[in-house]
Amino acid sequence: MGIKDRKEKQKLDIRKQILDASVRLFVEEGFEHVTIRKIADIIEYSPTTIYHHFKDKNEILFNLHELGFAKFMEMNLNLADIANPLLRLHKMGENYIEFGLTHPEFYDVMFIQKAPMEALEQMENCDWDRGDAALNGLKELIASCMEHGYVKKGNVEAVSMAIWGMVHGLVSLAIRDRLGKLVDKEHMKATMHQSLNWLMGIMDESIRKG
Amino acid sequence: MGIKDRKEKQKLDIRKQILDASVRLFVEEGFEHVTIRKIADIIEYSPTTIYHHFKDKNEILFNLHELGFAKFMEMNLNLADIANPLLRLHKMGENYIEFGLTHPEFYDVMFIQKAPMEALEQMENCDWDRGDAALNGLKELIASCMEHGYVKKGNVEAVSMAIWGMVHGLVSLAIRDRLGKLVDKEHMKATMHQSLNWLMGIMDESIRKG
DNA sequence: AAAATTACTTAACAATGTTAATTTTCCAAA
DNA sequence: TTTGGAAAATTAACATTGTTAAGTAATTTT
Repeated sequence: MGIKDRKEKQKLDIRKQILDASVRLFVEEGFEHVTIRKIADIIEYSPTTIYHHFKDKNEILFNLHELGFAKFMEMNLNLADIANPLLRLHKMGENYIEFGLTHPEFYDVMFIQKAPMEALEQMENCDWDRGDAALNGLKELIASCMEHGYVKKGNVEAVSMAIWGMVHGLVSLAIRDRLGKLVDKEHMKATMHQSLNWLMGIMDESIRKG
Repeated sequence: MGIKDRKEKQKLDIRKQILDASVRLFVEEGFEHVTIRKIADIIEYSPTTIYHHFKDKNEILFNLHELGFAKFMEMNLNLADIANPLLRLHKMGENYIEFGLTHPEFYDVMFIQKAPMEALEQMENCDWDRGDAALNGLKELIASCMEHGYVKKGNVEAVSMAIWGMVHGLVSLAIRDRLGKLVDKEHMKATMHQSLNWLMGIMDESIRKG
């Protein structure tokens, strides 16, 4: 059945073309310019064709979200060198901030936009695997910090959420234009890192208390 | 000039009607159901009329954002009782979380949606007064904590942003459906408060260190 | 009463996501 | 080779959205 194989390949190829076009629009023109019709223009098919490969637009945006996570994991390769779990945690936070400010559009679709989560809800596996993996990585790291006496033992989940919350809060405030209006834009990034530094500092101090 | 007065009153009245209608749609049906045409239906004028009272839709959404801040300040009246600045800070954080989870639509338009900030950019006074006031309140409180030895002296701005970042991060992750998929929904709110507790705890411990 | 200003509406434009109905394409069997 | 049928792709529309130019109606001023 060589014909069927070829047909399947063609189908996968169109699917890939659609995703490639959506990424191109996303990167070059931004989230709101990723429209069905523009994608159709690029791949030189009618808009309806897209609906033969994807249930709806959310499914395409979900893919951009996945791509963002791949990019993010790439950025975190530099963590491998760092043995000390607390320093590792610190670097992870810095990477997070750096990623958010360097790729705000990707960050947006990964952690702010509703569309990808709506796509998730329609899928067979409703789990948010990417978020799950990321949060689990953070949890393990914090558990390791506690094991080795770098962080006071306690509720790993609450501590993880606290730290994730802080970096996400800073990045998302920046991305959605809430920070630039309040702090000097020149030093915004520096201040964000100082906020993280402060947290790491008091974590460290708190365990060496009397 | 009684006639001019009456006309101005009528004009203000329509303006008020538009805002009332937008609030009604916003509260009863949610952000995305606040459309020019639905507002026009409610006030029984043509859609175009709305543009004689507001530059564009963003300006209307900006008003919802302002209303949200009013609601938030109302919720913070319970802070007046608390003399101890650290306890006050803690309560403020709890209020913030509570507000975000109780009024997610308002929180969204206050701190996540881009529209209100786009409206701001078109205004004569481009300052984000509400955010400014809120952040300044936080800064003063933290400065007071430092003064009275409840928090280690340091960069007030960085510490303020860290704390705001954390609570905003938690709330915005919850609102945009990133938390419910990762932690037990039953205990989500409890965990958020535990995260805040943890931060307050290590802040306290860090100043009583050796 | 006529002129001029103000208030308001009609009708449209240019997008958007999505879908029903139709046509085209292509492979397999007669 | 012709024909039948399935698969792929398109056309054309629907129902929305925000926004605006042009025109009408009402009201105030002269």
